[in-house]
Amino acid sequence: MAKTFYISTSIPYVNAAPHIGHALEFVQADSLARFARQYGKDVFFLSGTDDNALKNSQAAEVAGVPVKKWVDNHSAIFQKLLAELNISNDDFIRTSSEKRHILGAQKLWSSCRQEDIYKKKYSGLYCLGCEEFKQEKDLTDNECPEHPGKKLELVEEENYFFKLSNYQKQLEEIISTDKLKIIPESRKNEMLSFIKSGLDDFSISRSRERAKDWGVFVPGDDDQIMYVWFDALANYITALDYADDGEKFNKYWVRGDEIIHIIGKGINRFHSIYWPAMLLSAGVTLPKTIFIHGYLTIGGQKISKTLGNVIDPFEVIKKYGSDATRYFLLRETPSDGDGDFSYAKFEERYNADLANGLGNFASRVLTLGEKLGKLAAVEIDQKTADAIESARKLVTDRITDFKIHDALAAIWELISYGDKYVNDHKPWSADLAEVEKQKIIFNAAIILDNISALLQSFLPVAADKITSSICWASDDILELRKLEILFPRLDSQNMHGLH
RNA sequence: CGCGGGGUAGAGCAACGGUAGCUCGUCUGGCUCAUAACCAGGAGGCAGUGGGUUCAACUCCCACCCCCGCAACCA
Repeated sequence: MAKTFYISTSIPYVNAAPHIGHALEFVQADSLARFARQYGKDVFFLSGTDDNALKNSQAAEVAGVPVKKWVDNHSAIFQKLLAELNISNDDFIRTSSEKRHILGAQKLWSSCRQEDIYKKKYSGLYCLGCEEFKQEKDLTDNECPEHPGKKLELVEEENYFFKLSNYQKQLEEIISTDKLKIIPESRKNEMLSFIKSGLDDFSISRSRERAKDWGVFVPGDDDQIMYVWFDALANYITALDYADDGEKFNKYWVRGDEIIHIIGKGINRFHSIYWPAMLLSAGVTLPKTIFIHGYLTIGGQKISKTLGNVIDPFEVIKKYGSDATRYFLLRETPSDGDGDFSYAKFEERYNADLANGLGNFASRVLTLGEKLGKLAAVEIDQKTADAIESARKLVTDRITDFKIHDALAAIWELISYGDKYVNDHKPWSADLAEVEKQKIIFNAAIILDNISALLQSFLPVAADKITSSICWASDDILELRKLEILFPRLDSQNMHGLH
């Protein structure tokens, strides 16, 4: 039986439209999922939206739109982005309005050990304007900076708490022994030192009033709504029909061979500490791997609505295409670190790697091939065979290590080898016999075919086009067909202008 | 205060106790099949600063300086 491979993106909250940073995570997860499929694994790839976050209701209110309508609209935009980026997710879960999720989240809650969930009175200064509790340090002159003049109220509320402290030792053991792999290492160390500094219990509910009736009810207590993280994290199993102990849940999670969450660095703590603790308490299998990617800056600056430097991924896709967008995000950003987006860098990469590199190589090989007509299969040069083999191995190794950017670099080395091969052998030369030319082009075609196969997980559209223009007319006759320009070179006319 | 990351050719990055490499850009030559693409070669770095250890440091140690995160919008 094929090994199972479960991978999830985080579920973003939908208080606003997605920006380019969301696209990064989707594309990374997608290439890992596609790669696993290509290697015959039984893949389940999940994405979704966190509809229940308080920020959603706040945003809806500011816009004067009912929450449900707001989250419906915005969740749809995220789904549209997935489609435009060619993300191959098998399912998409929404934490509101989906029975499987609501029942599942409640089941998870109820399954937690009784002694891990307790009620505690909490009192704090509540800002009616922000509708949230404020810490002393957040205040200026005892007033909320956002709502000066509005009096803060001392609110006392009873909430449920999760006894995280019960799991301190266990979590430390699981993480330090890599039973739960946290990648990269620096993120693992971060979590270990966080654990060592002592784990505080955390609130897992809020009053219905404060949550404005939006969210998942705490089972058996209609006055309380689950803290959004309890609810949101549960999506990873509720989507698999955890509520019904469904087949998918058993196959991909309980008996799953690989279970990966891919997330941004800002939510590592929730995934590496809270989530495993909740699962331990509920007696549910843990995920195996948490992969943490970095953040994107825009021209060296943090993404910020205030600065107005948010990049709309739809615009990028529209201008350069989905493959180019995927390529830039995957190649320019070290997959386990931060990256930077700018149109200047984007276009530089585009021209150098996609137009001049991949596109041009495909074009020259296919054009030469079409002119020659049928190509008889011949033995591949040893050097060429080695180059292909080495590229394959490098790509596999690097993907296994979550080094997506390095995997792509290995593919481009093969492209470069191909260019050199063609240059060195000069298949256009008049001195060469037809048979010789055919041999050379056949070798080049095999290189191209392998490049295309390796690109499948990363640039699916281009890879399909290349593959479909390399055809076996019979077992030992290859025919190449010229291809439209894959990535038109950008010149000053159609460059982005302002860099 | 503190914590974490970082300061290496024009830009982005890498490696290593003992000739400092890669990609992009740039210059020159070659080629002309290909998207003015491709191939080859060159120029370009006193390695943030100051000390120390060592036969030898960019690489180890110490001090200092600077940048970026760790408060908000924000993955």
